[in-house]
Amino acid sequence: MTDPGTTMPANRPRRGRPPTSPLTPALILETARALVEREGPDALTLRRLGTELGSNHTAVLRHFTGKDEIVLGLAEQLIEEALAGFVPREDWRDTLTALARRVRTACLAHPAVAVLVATRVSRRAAEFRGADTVIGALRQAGFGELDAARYYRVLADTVLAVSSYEASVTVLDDEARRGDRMAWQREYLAVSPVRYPHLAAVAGHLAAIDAEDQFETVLELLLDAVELRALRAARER
Amino acid sequence: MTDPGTTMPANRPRRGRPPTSPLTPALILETARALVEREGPDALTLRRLGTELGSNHTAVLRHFTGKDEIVLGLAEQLIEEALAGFVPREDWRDTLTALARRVRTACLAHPAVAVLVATRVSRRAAEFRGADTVIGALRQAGFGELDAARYYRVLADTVLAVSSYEASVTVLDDEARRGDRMAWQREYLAVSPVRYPHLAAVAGHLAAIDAEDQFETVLELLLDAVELRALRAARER
DNA sequence: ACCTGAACACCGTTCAAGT
DNA sequence: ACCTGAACACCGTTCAAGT
Repeated sequence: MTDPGTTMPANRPRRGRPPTSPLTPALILETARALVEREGPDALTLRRLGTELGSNHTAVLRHFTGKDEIVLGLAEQLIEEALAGFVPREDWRDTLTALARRVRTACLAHPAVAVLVATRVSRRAAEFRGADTVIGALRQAGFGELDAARYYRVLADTVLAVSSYEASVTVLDDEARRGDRMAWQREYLAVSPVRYPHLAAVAGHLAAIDAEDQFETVLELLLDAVELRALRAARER
Repeated sequence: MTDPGTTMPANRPRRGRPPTSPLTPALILETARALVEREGPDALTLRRLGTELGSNHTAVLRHFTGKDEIVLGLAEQLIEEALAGFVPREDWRDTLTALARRVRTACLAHPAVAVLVATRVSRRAAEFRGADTVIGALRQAGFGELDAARYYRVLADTVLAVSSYEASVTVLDDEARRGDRMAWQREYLAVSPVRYPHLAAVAGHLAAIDAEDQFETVLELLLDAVELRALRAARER
């Protein structure tokens, strides 16, 4: 991408320019994200990041206390993108479905970032706005405070876990594409029908399963069951 | 710890003994697992492993092609432990519940191993026997081949994802216990009631949620919905 | 056959020195 | 105030040399 050329002619972050290096947290995060997306999670290195920014590899430590904080910044960026401009639907179930799809979409749009961040995210990055929306939807469904809290954590954790799990599989397929994925498909197809009769019987279907379909199924199962409990909870009051 | 001094005086793997170093894949894996459990995922280093085994840090490369293969070995060890001695129950739902609990228990018994392995696991480590059991249970429930394959992948992936997610939180809490977890609990309690009314209303309940309870809820929700579909599928045939 | 030791090309972080 | 450059204590992997 070329420099868009803003009205002020100064402030161009060309490679290897010490004179006026702008080096802001936002620029660092953006560069880090681009690097990770281009070359995978392992490419995020203070030294690589330094050359990418055209500065000394220790310069970023003036804006972040360490590499960990950069990863945390990427996590917030990801959640931010997932929630940007979201407005709750009328129906509570539509709200939860749309929100879950947004989380998955963001994770799959930047799978390497998602993998990097998955183990580091802790819940604070899940952001108050998302939590408030989910809990609001659950109370709208008819749950009391305690149940709303419980099912919020169940749904949020499961959607985050499943999304980053899927992202990690995507990254694996990308970087070690010597066929880890193809390997298990072939192995499953060649499985012994006498030792594993059930597996052998359905092996042909296994490879054909669509990832998006699978996510939708998880979501439907969870929300079907939650809806059932909501109706029961409403009836009991 | 001092040497216990077994009955057979030979064959004692004391620290730093080159003479007769047994150095088998099994010993390497066992040492690696102990190291990771003792000092966390980042402690698994060929050099650390070498000193732990009392040998040169490149010696293990005679038994594993690289560090990656060691991690894969740990993954298989973990799944192996989860499935060891398992026999299906009479009721298909009991079978699936017991199996899911075993996976979670194994992940929480060795959370650092689970984290290390989570992103590397690919599906081949999920083992044929576990797959066969799950698919068998689903067919017993009344599903056809295609649905049994679908729900197997949905359930297996979700349980694995949620279990390793929980393990990663455990490890985070352990190693960065400067209070990442406590931090978000305090932040949630201090949240603005006008901007996030729903969140503020239930914040008190959030911290009290039990992790085991949460896993059980995920499992119940999924299996409730699956059971419903099984009944529907059986009726249509 | 298996292991060692040196070497190579990397890491994150600290810190005195520059401007 | 912000950045540089050297230094420190680490990495995984390769490869000739030993036994």
